[in-house]
Amino acid sequence: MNAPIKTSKPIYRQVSEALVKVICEHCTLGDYLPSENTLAAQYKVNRHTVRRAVDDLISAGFISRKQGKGSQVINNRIDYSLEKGRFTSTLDALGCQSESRLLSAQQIACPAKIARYLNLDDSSPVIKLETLRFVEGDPISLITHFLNPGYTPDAERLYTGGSLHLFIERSYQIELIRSQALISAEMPARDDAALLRVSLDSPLLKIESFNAIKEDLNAVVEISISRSRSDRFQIKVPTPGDTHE
Amino acid sequence: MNAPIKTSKPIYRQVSEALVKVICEHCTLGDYLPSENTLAAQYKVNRHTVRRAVDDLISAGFISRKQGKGSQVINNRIDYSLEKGRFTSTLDALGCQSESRLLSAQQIACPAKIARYLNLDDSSPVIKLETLRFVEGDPISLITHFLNPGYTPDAERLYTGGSLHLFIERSYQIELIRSQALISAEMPARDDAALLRVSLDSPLLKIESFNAIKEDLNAVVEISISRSRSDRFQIKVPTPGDTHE
DNA sequence: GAGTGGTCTAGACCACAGG
DNA sequence: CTGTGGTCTAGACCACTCG
Repeated sequence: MNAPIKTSKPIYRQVSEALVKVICEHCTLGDYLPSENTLAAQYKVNRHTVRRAVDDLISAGFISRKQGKGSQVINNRIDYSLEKGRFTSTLDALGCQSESRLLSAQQIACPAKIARYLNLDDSSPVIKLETLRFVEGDPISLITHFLNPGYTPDAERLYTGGSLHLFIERSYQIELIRSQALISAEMPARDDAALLRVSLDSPLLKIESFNAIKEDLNAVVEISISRSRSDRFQIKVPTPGDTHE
Repeated sequence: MNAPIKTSKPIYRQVSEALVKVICEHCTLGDYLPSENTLAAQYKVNRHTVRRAVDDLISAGFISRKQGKGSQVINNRIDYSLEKGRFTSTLDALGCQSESRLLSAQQIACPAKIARYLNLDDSSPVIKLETLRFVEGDPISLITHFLNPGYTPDAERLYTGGSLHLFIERSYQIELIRSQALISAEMPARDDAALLRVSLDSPLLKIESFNAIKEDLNAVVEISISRSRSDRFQIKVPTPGDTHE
């Protein structure tokens, strides 16, 4: 059960892929697509199917659709837009140089909540890694990683420390990007408090990151759940348009 | 058989809002929604209209939908998204209205920490506003705003509620953009806990936003310090390229 | 098998942009 | 006005999950 399964693609997907090709090769920014009726006739499908395809292009950031006007190409460079979303580890993004210690690595039955996002069945095996990150000798973040073993078999044995995403890239030729992150706050569990050397009264910042294959954002390979000391750690959100390259 | 609606909102929106209400009030994580056919019958709309509503809940992160199983509630918190320099609520995206109540408005001597960022002298006058934001009738965020009176004279008298940034834009012809935000976690003060109706053991998510003139990011006009209930509020960092309008 | 979501078609009408 | 996208309905069939 480790190979991604493919049946025949839905029509709307074939249409959206055809449109991407057209956009990349024949469109410049600001061009309008043919109307939905035209496209429907052209591809010999229903207008709703065309709309469904364009929906995807919109959520991918290629197209802007305006009632009464048309659908406009606002981005025609796939590689560029995907590269912008390339994965940067949370702490790296925060500019922390940190040391990381592997606490545990095992294969367990997948918790239901995780299974949903990794597209696994409840209780099917999943790889769970626990790492602790230090900054200047102090424990700052406790991170639980869940890996889909279909993509990263044996990772619980092969990974020994260092950048997990670098390890995945090198060992499995999978390039990950963050598809989404959620930030919240919660109180520490007793064990976590001990590891992070904080009191039970001190809240933690929690970041859940969903990391997917660059080429297919729906293929979530890894989920990381980090809990970080709020007394030593905060998240900085730069001005939009800031570049860190 | 069709009853064309003159209502301002599309039906699928009305349905999605109804569902949000149900989810927030009656669902715990992992619950399943009624089937699409059931919902269609219940709301007396077509199944496709229900699907369109659920599509929105999925893209807002509330729901996970699985073929053959059903639609499961995976999040019953309100996500705030870091997009385009603003914090946008998932509920805004769904068209739900959130209400904001002005608690106090006064001019005070500027605290040193604030003065630095607003380019003011210590103890020179600064406008301080306290607002409480409600979603679905529940208090979610408590926000303290500090305004540089050089840019927004008399704001403590003129502002009476609603969107502060809209007020500033209209009254002073100043368009604000977030130049930076810092996210952390902390325990509530006693008064804040009471206003937010949470216990003293429940951590808050704190966001400090520095809002500057669009054309001159060094001209910080407003600093807002929000404390939000972590049981109902989380921050969503979207995939680069996501657009939800 | 029954029930769920996933896709596709067909046709209708509404709301908006622009000549 | 025409043409565009936006919404809604109706019915069909497929693919998946579970008992």
